[in-house]
Amino acid sequence: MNPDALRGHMDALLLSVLEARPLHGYAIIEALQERSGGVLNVPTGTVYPALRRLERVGYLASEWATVGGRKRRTYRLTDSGRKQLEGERSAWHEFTSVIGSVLRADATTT
Amino acid sequence: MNPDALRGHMDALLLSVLEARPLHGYAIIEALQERSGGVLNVPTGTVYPALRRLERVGYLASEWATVGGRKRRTYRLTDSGRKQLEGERSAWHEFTSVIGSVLRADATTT
DNA sequence: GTCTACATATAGAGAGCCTACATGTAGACT
DNA sequence: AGTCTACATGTAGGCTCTCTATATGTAGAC
Repeated sequence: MNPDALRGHMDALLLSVLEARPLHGYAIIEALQERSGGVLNVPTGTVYPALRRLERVGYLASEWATVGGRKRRTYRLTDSGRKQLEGERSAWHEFTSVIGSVLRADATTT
Repeated sequence: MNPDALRGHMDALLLSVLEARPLHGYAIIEALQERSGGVLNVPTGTVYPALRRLERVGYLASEWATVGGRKRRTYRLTDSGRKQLEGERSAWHEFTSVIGSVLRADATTT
C-alpha cells in the first residue's frame, strides 16, 4: 500500500476505529490491521502524532490509564469527532465516486 | 474535495485521461473536470509539474505543436505508461476495498 | 540474562499538491 | 486603441502529512 495514498484518509480511519469504543494507540494499530485483513500496517510514527493532532482539533479526547504495569493513553471520540466522522464518510464516498468515474471512463468518451 | 485526498492518485488520473488519445495539459485539466462532473478542478501548478514528472519516469512522452498560433505540448502514454495505468487501476481497487472495509466495519466488531 | 510483546513519543526526511506569480497569443467587444 | 476573456505553459516556495529511525521503559517467557 503506497503511503501517499493514505494522505487525507488517515483521519477517517482513526475516527472510524474509535467509533464503537475508546482505544489506546497500540490497540488502534492492531485494530486497523485486523479490519483491513492485515494489509494496513500503519507505523507508530504515523499514528501517535495523528492522534495528538486529532485531539488538538477537538475530535478526540484522551486520558492515561495503567494496565498491567503499563501506561496507556486511551482516546475516545468527542461529539465533534462523531460529526467529523460522518463528514469523513460522505467525503470518502464522493471521493471514490469521482476518482472512480475518471478511472473507469470509457476510452471513447470525449 | 480535500487536496490531500488526491495524494498518490494524481498519476492514475492523468494516465487514465490520456489512455484513449494524446492531450495537452490544458485539455487534460478540462477532461478531468468533465469526467468528474465538474468536481475535479486541478490547478495548473499541479498538473504541469506532474506531467513532467511522469515523462521523466517514462510513463509519458511529449512533443510540441502549434495550433491556432498557440503552442501546445502534447502528451501521450508510452507502453510503460500503459502498464503503469493497469497497476494504478488495481492499486485503486485494493485501496478502496481496504479503506472501505475499515470505514464500514460493524460498530460491534472486536 | 536475553528476547519478544506491549506501549508511547519525537526529530528529521521526503514527496507531492497547492497558491501565487510570470509570460504570451487570439479574438471579441467597446 | 485598449481591455477583457479564453487559451496555454511554466516555476518558486510553502505547507502538511506520512514515514524512517531512534529513544525509552515494563512485563513475562525461556
